[in-house]
Amino acid sequence: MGEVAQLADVSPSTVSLYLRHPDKVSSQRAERIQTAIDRLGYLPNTMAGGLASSRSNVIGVIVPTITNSFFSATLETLERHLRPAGYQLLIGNSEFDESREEELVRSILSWNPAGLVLTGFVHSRKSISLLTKSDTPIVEMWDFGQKGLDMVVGFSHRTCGKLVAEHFLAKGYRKAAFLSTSFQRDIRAKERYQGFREDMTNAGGSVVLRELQGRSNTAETGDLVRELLSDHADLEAIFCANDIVALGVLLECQRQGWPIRDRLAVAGFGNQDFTASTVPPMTTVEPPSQEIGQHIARMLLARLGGDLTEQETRLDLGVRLVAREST
Amino acid sequence: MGEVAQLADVSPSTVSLYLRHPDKVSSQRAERIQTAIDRLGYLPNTMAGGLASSRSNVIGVIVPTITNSFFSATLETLERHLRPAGYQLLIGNSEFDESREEELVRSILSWNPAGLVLTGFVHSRKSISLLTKSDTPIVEMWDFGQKGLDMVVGFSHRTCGKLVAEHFLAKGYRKAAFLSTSFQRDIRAKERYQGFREDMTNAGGSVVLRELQGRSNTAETGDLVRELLSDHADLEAIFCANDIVALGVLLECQRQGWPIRDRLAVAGFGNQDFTASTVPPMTTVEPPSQEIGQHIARMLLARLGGDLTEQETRLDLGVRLVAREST
DNA sequence: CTTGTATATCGTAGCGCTACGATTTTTGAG
DNA sequence: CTCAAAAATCGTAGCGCTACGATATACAAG
Repeated sequence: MGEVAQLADVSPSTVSLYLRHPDKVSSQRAERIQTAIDRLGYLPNTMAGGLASSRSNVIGVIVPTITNSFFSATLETLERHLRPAGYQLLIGNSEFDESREEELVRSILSWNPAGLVLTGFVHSRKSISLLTKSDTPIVEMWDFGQKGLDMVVGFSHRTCGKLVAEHFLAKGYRKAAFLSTSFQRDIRAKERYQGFREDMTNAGGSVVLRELQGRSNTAETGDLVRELLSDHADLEAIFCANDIVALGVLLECQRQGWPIRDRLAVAGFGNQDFTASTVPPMTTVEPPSQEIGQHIARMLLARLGGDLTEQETRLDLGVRLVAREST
Repeated sequence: MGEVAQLADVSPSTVSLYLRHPDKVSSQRAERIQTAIDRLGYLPNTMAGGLASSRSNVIGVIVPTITNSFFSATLETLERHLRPAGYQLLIGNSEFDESREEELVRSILSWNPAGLVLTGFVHSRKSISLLTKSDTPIVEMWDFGQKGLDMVVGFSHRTCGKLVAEHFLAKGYRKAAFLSTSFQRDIRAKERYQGFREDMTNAGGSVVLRELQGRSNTAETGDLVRELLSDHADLEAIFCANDIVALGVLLECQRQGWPIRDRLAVAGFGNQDFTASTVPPMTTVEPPSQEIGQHIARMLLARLGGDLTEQETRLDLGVRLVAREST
């Protein structure tokens, strides 16, 4: 920065001022400074700036995994809205592990971030204490229904399960199964199961649960479907933890020659692009992946801008049932 | 840090020393310092540290989009290998736009990163000049065959295209099509097309090209397949730019009652999980998504550790054809 | 009990920038 | 042309930490 100042024949303060508040510098010098910056290829040192101003343009986000279209869509939207406002996302993968999350919380907090976005409500004791001690704005996303640490943006997975139960019941399905990725990995799938099960059993139906070993896997799904149908020959419908698992069910039925809907109805979760094109088109639930990112950005920006009119801190975005021909 | 020093009754220097080189501090004081840190919930300020030591633990990564299982797998692997070494990933989405990439390069370079990972060889003039001016180690990934700016880790998409051509020809397919997402979005798909086309035509075959409007979309894929088959009734096989598009083709064929392989053979790219379970199981190409991340981490770490034995800067990881029953 | 050497601790300067008050220049009314 | 107020510019003091040389302490050998 010193070099730029020298070349533009102004003081370093003026260069800093120009960078921070360009309109506070006379147009004549502004031009000289910009020329010098371009000539020298000068890039301000973000760390020095952050240290001096003791606030940073970093916003941390912790997701269980980015290899998951749900979270990556949210992440992408978040970035799209936050970067233009000058913020930089710091993304961490907790890999569904509380202690890794804690490590990430430490690591991100040590950047003195302007905000921190977490996935879900489950955090280690220590994480919570670190989080509450710091006065960083916190957002918990992709769930709804608990108190939360600060702001909450998501939807209720229980309600989502109930929505599908309602749909199944309306279609006349009583004997159902929930086919899920491991609950340990995805606690939110468990919440959907609970809501689903509650309403199905309350209406006199039944729900069998099957969990995959790990992440979505269509081959393992096929095995589980065959096993399920041989154990419960009267099964009428399966609600899957996500669209990939539901695709696995559809494909297994095709392989076995079981007609979808007549022999077995299938619903997914995610409303991924391909669900509209399966044979038959798949019934699924659309989570507000992008909206979550959008609203988090809005709320965070309002909070950081000191906008006091924005008092809202908890947002339930809900889900939408996309009824197609597989149920 | 001052507080910690006071509570532990040592000087701030010793606290810093303990944090940086714990073994250089007597065990007695080490313990006192750790206790003080825990009691106060102290987190070192990364920016101050980075500024003072004038090196940072940041490694920037620019990908076109993280909503893509290829890049997100690489990203996840990269993080898994780099975080334990104390590095923090700074991820940016260029959204397939050269000028956005340039913005990201600026923004990341201003963090004075320890390394920068870019996707592909195509960068704006200005980006290249910024990149060469800085002495940050650079890695260009997910492609191979050009000189590159510094290190290169990926594979040749041309060769990949040739590999599929060879497979098609061996199976007796001569009249082929390449069904792609927009080349503007994915220049690497274009390279695969070129390699594929070259070897198909050299062997007396033909290749028709069709591009989707934007990102993979199974519905649009279906339309394109019907159009393709009505324009070219003698078409024998389609090589798709990715597995989702290939799934779209498979599903359209199912819908139309066209037997896969007898009427039309299909190959994808990605070897995503579900490809093994489609009906019939899909032939596809497996790119080294994880290996790319792994080797970048290794090479970067070697470079940053000043390991001079590690002289390798260009790595072709190749691809693997996964021949299944759709071809 | 020296003395030399290794080990542990500390003080100070400075990383590159911003905030803020001090100083200088510009502007426009009288 | 004068002078006060406004606008533009500048100087200085840190932000929280690390590096490094200076100092203090421990330890072993003579």
